Amino acid sequence: MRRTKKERQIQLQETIADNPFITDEELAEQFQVSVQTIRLDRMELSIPELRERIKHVAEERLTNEVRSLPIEEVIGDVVDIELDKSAISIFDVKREHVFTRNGIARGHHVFAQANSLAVAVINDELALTAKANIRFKRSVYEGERVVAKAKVIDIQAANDRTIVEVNSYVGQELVFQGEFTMYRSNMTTGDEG
Amino acid sequence: MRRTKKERQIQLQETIADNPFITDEELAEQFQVSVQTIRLDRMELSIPELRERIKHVAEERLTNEVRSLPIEEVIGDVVDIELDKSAISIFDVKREHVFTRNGIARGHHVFAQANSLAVAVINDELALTAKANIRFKRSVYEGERVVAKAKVIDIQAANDRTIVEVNSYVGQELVFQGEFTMYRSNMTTGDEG
DNA sequence: CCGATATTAGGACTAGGTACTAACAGTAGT
DNA sequence: ACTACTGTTAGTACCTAGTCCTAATATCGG
Repeated sequence: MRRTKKERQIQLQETIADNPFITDEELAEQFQVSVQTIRLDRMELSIPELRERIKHVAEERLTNEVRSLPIEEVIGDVVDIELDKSAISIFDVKREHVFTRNGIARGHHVFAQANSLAVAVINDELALTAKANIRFKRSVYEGERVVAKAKVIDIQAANDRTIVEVNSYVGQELVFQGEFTMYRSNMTTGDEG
Repeated sequence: MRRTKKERQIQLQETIADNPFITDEELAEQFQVSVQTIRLDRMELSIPELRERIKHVAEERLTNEVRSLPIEEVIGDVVDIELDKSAISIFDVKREHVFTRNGIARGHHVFAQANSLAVAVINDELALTAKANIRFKRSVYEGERVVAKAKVIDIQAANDRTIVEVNSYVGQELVFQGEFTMYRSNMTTGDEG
C-alpha cells in the first residue's frame, strides 16, 4: 500500500470531482495501483464510469441553458393593479430561481419582479427604467412566496419621469426595497424596465 | 430510397443538432436505412460519433468554469476574471430577452448580467447583493452584445462589505452603470446577488 | 503463523463505435 | 445489352472504456 485505502479513496473522489474526464487507467497510473483497484474503489464510492460522468455533465449543461429569466412580460402574477397608483404581484420562488449551493434566491429574480411591476403600473405605452436604488433586506429561499407592492410616488409630467417605490415581502417581513425612476412614452433615453 | 440522400443528410444534421445524444442505431431506425448508411452520412458530413459529441458538449460547459461560482449561475459568458479585482462578461441580447413590442432589452437582463458578474468577482464562498445603485443609460436592442466590466472598488474587511462597480457597454457606448454593495461569506443579512 | 482485508490478474461480455472489403441494386451513357 | 457509377447494405476485425465475475496473491493485525 502506497497509502491506506481510505486516503486513496478520498483523493480519488477529489480527483474525479475536479476532472470528471479522467479514465481509470490514468487514475491507476496516478495512484500507482492497478486499474482493478481503481474500479473497486469506484464501486465502493458509487462513482459512475467515465462515459456516464461525461454524459451527466453534458446533460446538466443542456438542461441549465434554458433557465435564465422567463419570457413573460411580467415576472410574477399581478393580482391587483390601479394604473399610475399602485400594484401588487406575487412570485413563488422555485428551484430554478435559487443558487443550488445554498437555496437562496438569486437577487435578479427578486429585482425582476419588482422592476417589472414598476413597469406595469405605469399607465403609458412605453415605460423604461432609468434609475433604481435597491436594497436586499434579507435572503429569500426556495418555497417562499414574495409579494411585491408598488406605489407611484411622484409623477412629474414636465420631464416624463415617474418615481415608483416597490416593497417586497415574505409574509410580514420586508425582503426587498426599491425606488425606481421610470421614463415614459416618447422619451429617447433610458432603458426598459 | 425513402427520400434522396441529400434530403436525408440535411434532416440528419438537424436531428443530431437538436439531440446530440442520439445513437446511429436510433437514427437508422428513424430514417429507415441501415446503420452503415447513417455512418457513411456522418462521415460525409463530418459529424463525430455519439461519444465525441457528448464529450464536446460536456467540455464546453467545463471550460467556462469560474472558481467561486458554477458557470451556469452567471448570466452571460465570463471571458476574463481576476478574483477580488475585476471581471468581464459578454451577453448577447436575443429575442427572448426583449420586449416583443419594441425589441428593447428588458432591464432586468442587463441588471442580471451586471449583478451576477458582481457576485462572480467576489473571491468568497458566499456573496450576496445588499444594495445596488443602478442607472440605465440607453436602451439595448435585440442582436446587440453587452460587455459588462466589473471593478472591485473597496474591500472593507471590517464589515464584510465589498463595493463593486459595473459598467456595461455596447461597443464604445455606456449603456448601464451600477454600484453594488456586496456582503460576503458569513454575513447574516442581505440577499443574494 | 493464521485469518481477514486489500490488491491484482484474467476471461467473458457490452455499447457504440472505426476502418475496411465486398456484394448488390438501380440508373445513365454509349 | 453492356458498362460505369452511385448508393446502400452486410460482414469482419478492431477499438475504448468499461462491467461482472472468479481466482490467486499480498499484506497487515493480532
